[in-house]
Amino acid sequence: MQGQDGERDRRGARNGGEPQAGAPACGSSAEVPAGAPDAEPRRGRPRSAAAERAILDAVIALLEAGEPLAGLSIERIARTAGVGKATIYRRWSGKEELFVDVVRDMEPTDPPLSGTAGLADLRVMLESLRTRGLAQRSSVLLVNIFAQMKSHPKLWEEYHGTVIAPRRVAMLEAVRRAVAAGELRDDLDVELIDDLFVGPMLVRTVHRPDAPLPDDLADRIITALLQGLAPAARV
Amino acid sequence: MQGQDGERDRRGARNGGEPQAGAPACGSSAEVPAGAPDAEPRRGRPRSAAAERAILDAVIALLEAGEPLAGLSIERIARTAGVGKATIYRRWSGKEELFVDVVRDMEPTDPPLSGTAGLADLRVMLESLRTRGLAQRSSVLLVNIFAQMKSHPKLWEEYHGTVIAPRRVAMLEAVRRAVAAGELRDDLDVELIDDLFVGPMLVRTVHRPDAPLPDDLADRIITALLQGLAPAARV
Amino acid sequence: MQGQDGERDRRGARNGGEPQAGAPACGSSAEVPAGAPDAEPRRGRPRSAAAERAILDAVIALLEAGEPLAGLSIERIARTAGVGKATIYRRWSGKEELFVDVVRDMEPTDPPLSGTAGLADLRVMLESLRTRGLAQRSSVLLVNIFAQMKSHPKLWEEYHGTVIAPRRVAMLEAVRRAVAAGELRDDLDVELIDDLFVGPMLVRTVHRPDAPLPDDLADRIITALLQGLAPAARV
Amino acid sequence: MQGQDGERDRRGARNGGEPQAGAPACGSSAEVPAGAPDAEPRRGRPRSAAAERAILDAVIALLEAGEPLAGLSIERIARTAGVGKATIYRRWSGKEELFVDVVRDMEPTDPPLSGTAGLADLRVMLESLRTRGLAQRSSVLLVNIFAQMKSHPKLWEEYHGTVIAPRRVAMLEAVRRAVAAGELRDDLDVELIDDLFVGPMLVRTVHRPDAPLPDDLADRIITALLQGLAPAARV
DNA sequence: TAATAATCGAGACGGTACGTCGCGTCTTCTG
DNA sequence: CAGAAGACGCGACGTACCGTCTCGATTATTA
Repeated sequence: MQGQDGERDRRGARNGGEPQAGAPACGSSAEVPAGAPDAEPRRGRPRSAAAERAILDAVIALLEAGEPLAGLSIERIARTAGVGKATIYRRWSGKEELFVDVVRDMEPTDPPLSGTAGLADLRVMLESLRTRGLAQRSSVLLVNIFAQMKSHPKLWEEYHGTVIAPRRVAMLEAVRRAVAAGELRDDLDVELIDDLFVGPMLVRTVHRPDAPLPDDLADRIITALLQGLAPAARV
Repeated sequence: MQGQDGERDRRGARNGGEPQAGAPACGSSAEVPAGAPDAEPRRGRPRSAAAERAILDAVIALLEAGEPLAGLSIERIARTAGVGKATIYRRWSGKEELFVDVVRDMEPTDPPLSGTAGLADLRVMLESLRTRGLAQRSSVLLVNIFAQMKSHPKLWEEYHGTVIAPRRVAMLEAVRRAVAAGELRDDLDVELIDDLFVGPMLVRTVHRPDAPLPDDLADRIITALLQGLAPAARV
Repeated sequence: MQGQDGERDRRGARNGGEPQAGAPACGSSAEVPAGAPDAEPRRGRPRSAAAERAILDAVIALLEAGEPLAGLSIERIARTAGVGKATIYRRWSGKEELFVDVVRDMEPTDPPLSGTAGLADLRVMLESLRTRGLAQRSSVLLVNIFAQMKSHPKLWEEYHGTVIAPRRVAMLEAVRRAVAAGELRDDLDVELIDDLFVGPMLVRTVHRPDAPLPDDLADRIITALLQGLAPAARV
Repeated sequence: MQGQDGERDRRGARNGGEPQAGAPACGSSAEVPAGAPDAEPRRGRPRSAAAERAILDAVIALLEAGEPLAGLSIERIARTAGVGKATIYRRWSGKEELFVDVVRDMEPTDPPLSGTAGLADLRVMLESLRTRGLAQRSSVLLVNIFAQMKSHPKLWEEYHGTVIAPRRVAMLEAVRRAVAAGELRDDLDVELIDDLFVGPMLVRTVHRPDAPLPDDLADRIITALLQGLAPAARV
């Protein structure tokens, strides 16, 4: 009617006004406000970074306490965080948007750095995927939150766009480098190659949560792919 | 579960496992459980099969109308179906159980028949997966219902057990046949081989809903896998 | 949006479905359903008379406990009555409508019966007004609830129409009878006469809540009015 | 009352009664409270009279726009006035106190001057009451604000004490003068006489807002009261 | 033919949560 | 210091559903 959206943030504004003295300062990377030179001054009392952390922590705490996540209500989160509901709605437009940030908040930060050329990077990435899978399945939290996200198309798309897609781009790049370096055949669609590498790992980490993820899984996949599955004929 | 279960059905217990080929007659005729000869006669007015269909149809109609599924409430379903809420709760213990049946109700019924030996079956199955993927992404309904299912562990497990697992078993069997027939190397873990085949297809159908699913995708995957990705082969 | 008013009652329907066995049966007069011959059957579970009483009693209890009435929230009333909020909203569209019924519920039922002719009835009515005033000012409850009502125009109008206006009509009738019987001058507007009688009493009961209301007040007013205020000249 | 009262004003102590004719310049210039010469210096930026007027005007504007007054929130008033909420709370401790000042702000300032002796003054006062009644009922604003005040005991008491009571005192004085001058009987309680005069007028202006208030109403009341209602007089 | 019993649509029931609004206080920056 | 702005914890608003519980009215089977 009249409000509809009073300048809602929905993440990204966490940087808005660098942690004012007294706030617990959660992140690690220090972002210089110089990056946004001509932004409007943002009048009024600034949002409390403490409240923000309290909210995220409340969600995490509840999930770790074994809550089924579908059982998390904004009301309960607010109560647990010792925060008004409005303080949540001021930042996120709903449960799902909040959950994205919770996930972002606990992301293993970043994939390992990659070299400049070759198959080695592919192995690193595959291995990272495996590790991630192990971590994820060990945490009730992540299992649930991922499931929840997948059930919300918009949510998933956002997560996909910000987290998954970049990884895929990096992966494709590595494949191209490997092809260029003569480590892989050059008569195949790079996208197909990419899928051949990633697919098997994904099947195990995502689709069969009970499947083993042995230490040498990445190696075994790569070796098998390079050798091919055809029998003696190849010898 | 939650109180006094007044002889609840829950579907599935009704028809155990055998695929009730086609809908079991949606008219009004009362079907005698001839399969269970000496069951107690079930006195009183029998449940209306019409009501049952109306409920399932209501869910499907709502989903097809673009409802986000999370937005489906028992109340709305009942209202849409022109049915009392109790009539739903008499059959299913909750939304999720109902959804399982809805999915069951629209499953493409069965995977294509499989031959008796070899790599050919693998190709058939892969192709079936692809087709299924095409169908699924063309239907808002299936996309949603799958997402929802994944977000509900119990649901997903049931679906997995009834639908996915059997397929995987069949797949593994085919792999073993292929190995035995000398069509595939015999020095690799069959599970790994299976993942190498299924993974790439799954990546495209499930994880990248925008990815193309060309007609020859199954072939290309199989060929690439057999040949191997090492460039030497080309020399 | 879609509901807006699902057949709300707002009093009067209390009779709707005579107290079903087991309900505490609050009223006293037994109403025969034969009076409403062709009413629609009112399907579904009937409203609980017990809940209704619990709500009214909760309001009364809270008010008697010294609550400032402005401090009564639907939420609190529901909690006190052990009732869902919806159960209140199903019957009344808001706090004010509820309050009207609370007042109705505690009305001293009815003014005393009136004879058929004369000044005597006027005296009876005036005396009733005085008594009512005494009762009202002795009850924190009534003081508050009246104040609240006056602050809600629509409310007050309803109360005025159902309770006050009829009294005034009766009063006017009595005045006319008195005039016809030669007890009062016949060259004055009856409305004016009525105001001359009622006004002084009202000033004391309503406008000056601290003013004394001696036993003989009605008599003194009547006597003074009949005699006139002019001094010796009249003798 | 509710915490640490940081030198709150509450209006009325500031300008007592004198009407600050017109709005005292709504610009930005800080006006020195030259009117109160020897008050403590009040360091820092002085309160803006412009803000004060803006607030009062906002309330009046909203009321004139047909707002139900119960629907007036401090937030809305502040928004309408283009003022911070704190600026309101710095002056008044709550909605009601503000409303008192709004009423004071629009009082017809003063009752008409009264002579020194007799029944004539009574007539003047009664006539003033009538005029006031006409004005009040012509203004949605006054109707509402009065209703609201009556519903708030503390408010009403304040208004009563400052506005109503003095009038009654003056009235009683006039009655005494009339009795002393032999214009009225001397064997009656002056309070009763007062009520006999005021009551009928009050009934019409306050209790029956639809009742006519003809020009000669005061006269007719006085005449009837003096003559008395007994028919014998007529013979 | 009647009695018994489970079903049906409808809707009320005590609850929980929704997302919004207002309260009165606080915290920032600008004059 | 006072000003606008707006975030804060809190609590109530009126609505939607939850899963259960009556209602009167159907339909079957059993006596």
